[in-house]
Amino acid sequence: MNPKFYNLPIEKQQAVINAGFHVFSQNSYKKSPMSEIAETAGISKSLLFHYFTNKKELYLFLWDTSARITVEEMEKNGCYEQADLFDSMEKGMQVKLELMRKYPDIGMFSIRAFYEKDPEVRDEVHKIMNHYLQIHAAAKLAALDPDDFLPGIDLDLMYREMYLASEGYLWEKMQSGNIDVTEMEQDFRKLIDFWKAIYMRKPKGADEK
Amino acid sequence: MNPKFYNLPIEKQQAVINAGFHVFSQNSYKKSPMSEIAETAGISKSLLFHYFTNKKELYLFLWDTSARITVEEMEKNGCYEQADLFDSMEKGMQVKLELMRKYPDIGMFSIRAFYEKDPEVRDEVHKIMNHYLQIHAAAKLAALDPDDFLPGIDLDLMYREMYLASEGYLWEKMQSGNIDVTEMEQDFRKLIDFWKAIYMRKPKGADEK
DNA sequence: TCCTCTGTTAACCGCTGCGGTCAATACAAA
DNA sequence: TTTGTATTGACCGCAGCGGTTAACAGAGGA
Repeated sequence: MNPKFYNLPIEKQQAVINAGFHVFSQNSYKKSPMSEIAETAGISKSLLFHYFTNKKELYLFLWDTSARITVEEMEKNGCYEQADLFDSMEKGMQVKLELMRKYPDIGMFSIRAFYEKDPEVRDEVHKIMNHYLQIHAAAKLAALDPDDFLPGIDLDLMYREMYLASEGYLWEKMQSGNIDVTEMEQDFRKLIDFWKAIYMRKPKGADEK
Repeated sequence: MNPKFYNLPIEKQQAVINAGFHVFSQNSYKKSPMSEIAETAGISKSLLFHYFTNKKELYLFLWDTSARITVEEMEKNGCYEQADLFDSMEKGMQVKLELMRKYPDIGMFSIRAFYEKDPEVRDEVHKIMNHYLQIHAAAKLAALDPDDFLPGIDLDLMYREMYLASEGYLWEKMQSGNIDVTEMEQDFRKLIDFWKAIYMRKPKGADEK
């Protein structure tokens, strides 16, 4: 890619990146036109080709960028260091949502890229992913103390169920298109509180109305 | 559409329908080629155009079919008559899953059609949907007895959380592509049991290990 | 004033793939 | 052999694709 891309004002860079995220998140790789990305970003197609030699390069640049940004932001906010499960989930979700304020389609783009099957990019997508993944192979969920939770509860199922609900929520929001991060934050906070109240071991004789 | 379509052997009809569900569930309306649908169904493009005069007609036929089939199947299995919430959820999900055994992409197709923005089909999609929707405006969730559940639990949130988890699960499975309905049924049964064990009012002095 | 350098674009090119048509098949029944 | 029907390959005009290129706009220096 052309390093002059970084000389652009940051807003313009982000406009291009977001345009890429958006178009590639709506269509498969093959059916995502460069012209549409350029138009969405507010620049000409020629200029887009001036910064990225071809479509494949732009795509892989975006994929790398999304992964890099996510890991960076997670580290910066100490998401990999939380002891409490709910804190960890909340922190992680907060970071993701905060990210989506700057890059509304980064989540959906990542998911589609992860499952992209086009042979032109498939292999390299996985190569890049593994590069970022090996940094944080999280076996940390195994280190939960069952005494903190409802007696007899299946911790694996509990975690999976929370994960699924989060995914379902995100997915539902993304489908509708109008993303309000603040509202999502509130919704998610409510969900976490709900889980906390239900799943955690009750202190003896606590509040029951 | 050409009524001779119904003279086809049922497997062939279903092949066409499933091919349509599949292609339209992967791409937007505009970017779903008729040729790909024909090829997936194992017939020639010409024949497809022989049964459906144009793309729009095929699309709306599929949309109507998916809605009709779903409502029919729900009614046939008494999904709209369950008293217990969990039974109702389980029954409904079972029907959906059973449907997906016959029409693997019907779920994803419905979702995409619901959010389709192309002006060529948008209005009529909503018209058809409302036609089927008004039959079953479900206000029945309001009729829950709080005494059946954990004291103080927020029933709305509980229901929403279960709904989200189901959506998230379906969405996750659909992304990966390889759909095993039997496995999904087991997974979902587990989730329901999990919810039941957690959310329902405990009988006094019941099993705690 | 002219030149140069950089960022930017409109116009273009060859090609693919689209929605849709149609004349020609294969083939069963009469 | 004829007739009617299910089915297709080849075709058409066109839109839109990835990518190229020659030209333009404008700021700065001589």
